[in-house]
Order: sequence, then structure tokens, then C-alpha cells
Amino acid sequence: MPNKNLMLSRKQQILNTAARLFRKRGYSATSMRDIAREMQMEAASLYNHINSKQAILSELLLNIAQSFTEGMLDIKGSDSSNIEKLENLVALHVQLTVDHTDAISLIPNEWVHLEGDSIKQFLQLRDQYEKDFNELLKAAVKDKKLGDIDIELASFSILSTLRWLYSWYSKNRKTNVEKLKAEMIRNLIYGLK
Amino acid sequence: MPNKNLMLSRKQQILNTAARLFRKRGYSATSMRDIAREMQMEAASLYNHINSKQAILSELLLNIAQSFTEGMLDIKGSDSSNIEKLENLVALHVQLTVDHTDAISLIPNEWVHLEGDSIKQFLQLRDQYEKDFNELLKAAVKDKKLGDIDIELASFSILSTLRWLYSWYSKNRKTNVEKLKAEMIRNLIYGLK
DNA sequence: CAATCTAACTAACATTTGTTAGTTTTGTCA
DNA sequence: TGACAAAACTAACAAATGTTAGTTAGATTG
Repeated sequence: MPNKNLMLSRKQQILNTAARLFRKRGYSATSMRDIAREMQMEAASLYNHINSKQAILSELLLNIAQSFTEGMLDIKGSDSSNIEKLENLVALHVQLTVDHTDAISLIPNEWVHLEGDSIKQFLQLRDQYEKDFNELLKAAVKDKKLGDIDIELASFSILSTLRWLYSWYSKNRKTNVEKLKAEMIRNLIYGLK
Repeated sequence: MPNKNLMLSRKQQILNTAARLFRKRGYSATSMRDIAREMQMEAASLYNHINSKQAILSELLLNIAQSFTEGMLDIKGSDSSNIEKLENLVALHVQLTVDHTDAISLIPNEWVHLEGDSIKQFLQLRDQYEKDFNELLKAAVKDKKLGDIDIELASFSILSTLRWLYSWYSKNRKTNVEKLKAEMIRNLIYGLK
């Protein structure tokens, strides 16, 4: 049997390399030849592993968006309190940022280069996530666990910081992950009290 | 005398159009022909007013960075208290965001496409600004006007939100600007108390 | 009117782009 | 060892890119 794992692993290498370059220069300014050079191969050879440049971006973004959605579903469905759920969400962001720094960096801007169904799916996942996040914030306020804040503005503020966390993390890689989670929770959630 | 103002104004129209398109699709994915089409002219005609695509980006980014730097110098040099200076800085961000929404949207990402001296100048302005901002935060903590926060993390968190404010503002243009300033100050500065 | 200048135009250029087709190398298993 | 599949290669393509050169229309000034 042909070694299918090796093939997938090669594909994953390409995805990782592409994520790194997309992050550095953006999707449009990164050519297939750039990716190939980094992989020490010819551009045409990439097509033995992936279908198109667009498919690379789409796979990167939909995978990471899926991870957020799954994390949200887990946390929402757990029997923690609302404020604990918020804490867990912040921790989720930190963990995914640490594990997938490059791919996550594409979320704020590069999704605009998705096409067709991919962009629809991505935006649907993103919007649902933000809606769920707002609901939890609202619930925590109702529980009197948070002050009487402007939900929309607080949500925007928290998610802005979490979206940019990848750049903070890149400059402070030594930071202990659990400590970072705790600090972000204190800053973003309990800063609101 | 030839009407030099008309020429400048035409150039400014191009800069504004470019800013809008760069924001929408990014610098690299926006072609000179895209800008020209939006201006209802041919791509070659753009060169009667600007020197290069790169010069457009550089002018947009350095202008807006200059505005931040000037605002910072004004505020630093004023005789307000440190905490008032921080408030004024938040207000400055809101004001510039409202006045130059498109150009400001380029700050987080598109600066990577600057070249040569432009990128050096831009990064120098940005780094100095962040340094000044941190200093003010530190001073306010020393004044006991803020809790004993992690300066680096708080600074990162505030600036992340302010950097993304343009996207919030685009979706809430009806918001009264003075009210928005007050809300952001309350949320970002006094959320830290 | 003649001269001048702005700002548009057309045509073309050398590069770079994503991608395809067809071929060769490489490694694995019967 | 020979067969087969995975994964690399070379060559080429049509389209799009930023930019230059040279020209022309239209307004303004002497």
C-alpha cells in the first residue's frame, strides 16, 4: 500500500509553509513559486499535493475557524458557570494561538481573499462565534458576575485583543502558556468588573 | 498660473480611492488598473499625479503615522495629568479613526509592503509611539491612578482595540463621536482601575 | 489668436503569475 | 528484480502586472 501518511505529511508541510509566508507578506503577495522555493521544490510540484493556491488558503482558514467553533460548542455545552465559560474561551484563544500562530494570524485580514463557498462558510462560522460570545457576555452580566457594561463594545474590545494575541505571542514566546492564559483572563474578563 | 490646487486635489482623490481599495483587498491585490477604473481613467494617466504604486502606499501610511506622532507630541507636551493624557490619547485615536478610516485601516497589516526608507521611517514612528504610550501608562500607575497592572499587557490590549476601532466604526457610523470617545475611555482606561 | 500646461489618452514593454501537460526520478513492496 | 505509485522535474501557456513613451484634447494665459 502506498504510504498515504507520508503524502498527507508533505501536504501539511506545504500548508505550514504557506501559512508562514501568507502571514509575512499576505496571500496575494505570496506566489506559488515563493512557497515552492521555501519547500526546495518547483512550483509545479506543489500541485501533486494541493489543488490550487486558493485551496491552501481555504484549508488553512476553514480548519482554524472550525477549531474555534468546536471549542465554542464544547464550552457552551459544558456545565460550567457563564463566567467560567468566558474564562475557558479566553484560554481557548490562547491555546489555539500558541498551537497555530501562523494560521491564526490570517483570520483578521486574509479571509477577504477566499472565494465562492469558502468565504461564505468562513463568515458564517465567524459570525456565529461572535454571536455566541456576545450571548455568554450578556449571561454573565445577568448573573451579576460582570459590571453593567456595553456588551457590544466589551465584546469588540476583548475579541480585538484576542485576535492580535498572535503578534504578542510571537514576540514573547518564552511566556509560560498557562500563565499567559491566567493573565489574559484577569486582564480581559476581570478588568471588566 | 496653472491651478496647482486642482492638481493636488486630483492627487488627493487618487490617494483616497487607493486607500479605500487597499483596505478592501489589500495593497498587493489592488492593481493600478483597479484604482484607475474607480477613478474612471486609464492606469497610465495615474502617473500624471503620482510617481508609483509604492509611493501611494508610502504617502498614505507616513501621513497617518505622522498624525499620530504629532498628536502624541501635543499631548505629551501639555500640562494635563498623566491619566488625562491617556484619555486624550484614546480620544485622538477615535478622532483620527473617524477622519481617516480607510488610511488607518492600513496600519495593522499593509505597512509590510513598504520598501526602502519608507518602511524604516514608518516603523520608527510606530515604535516611538508605542514607547511613549507605555511610558504614560507607567506614569499613571505610579500616580496611583491605575491599578498595579502589567504595563506591557495592558498597553498591548488597549492598542489592539484601538487599532481595530476602524472596523467597529465602519459598522456603527451613526455613533456620536464624542460619545464614542467617552465610551472608549471608560472601557479602555477605567476598565483598568 | 498663439503659446503653454494639465491631464487625459493609446500602445507597448518586460516580468510575474497560477496552472497544465507530459516526463523522469525515487522509493516500496510482491 | 520488476512493477507500481508517489512525487519530483522541465517546458510552456495565457493573463495580469507596474510602468514608460509618445500623443492629444481642453482649458488658461500672454
